[in-house]
Amino acid sequence: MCANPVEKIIRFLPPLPREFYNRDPREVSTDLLGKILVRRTGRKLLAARIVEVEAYLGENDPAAHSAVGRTPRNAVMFGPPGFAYVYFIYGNHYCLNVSCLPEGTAGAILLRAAEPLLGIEIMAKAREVAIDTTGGLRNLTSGPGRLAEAFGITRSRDNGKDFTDQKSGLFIVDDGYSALEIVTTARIGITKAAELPLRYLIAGNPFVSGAARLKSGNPG
DNA sequence: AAGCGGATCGTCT
DNA sequence: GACGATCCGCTTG
Repeated sequence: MCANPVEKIIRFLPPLPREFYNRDPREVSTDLLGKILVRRTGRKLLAARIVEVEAYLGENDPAAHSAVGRTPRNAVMFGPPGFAYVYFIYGNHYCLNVSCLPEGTAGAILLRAAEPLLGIEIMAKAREVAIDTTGGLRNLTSGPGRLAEAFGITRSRDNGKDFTDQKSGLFIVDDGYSALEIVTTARIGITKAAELPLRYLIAGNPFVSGAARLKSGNPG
């Protein structure tokens, strides 16, 4: 085992610290691109490089779940920075966020897409549906619902987990990779404040969700 | 290759 | 009782 050199590196990297998340969601968003989301359950290790996120600014952001004020559902976003906010959407999917800003101030980053690095077999098994029908690996984690499913994220298991605590088994690490070019666009799937450029992605990365089509010359 | 609509249920009014 | 920070499959070009 451990034939994968990437695994040796990732296994010993520490979680990003609390201060990393204790900032404006827009700053955290740009810095999260290129970082690695890690999920540890027992001996199993999942890892994927984050290539697309969205910032949700808090009570003054009409598109954010926190816009309605604190409720049992969104309470994590009003707590301290660096905790998992997981919600269930459209009767089908979970989505994974990280809380930002100090306790009492809402804010979060939605993790929308990533490039699988470790545990690809496990991710494929968790996704199960239609792995080979369209995009191969791209099908695993390109989109917030897919990413959550590939990582086995559910609200009951993961909502409120501490991203800075290694024992939570869910955290983000920095392997020194830096995103070459960051593009901002409007956020996806919202109706309010839909014009704000709060979606961040790595330019040209094939694992970005949605209209990240490859240019003409797209091979077979 | 791109656009449309159904599925499905927790959360808040 | 309505709607949503989505995904998938089917249809059309």
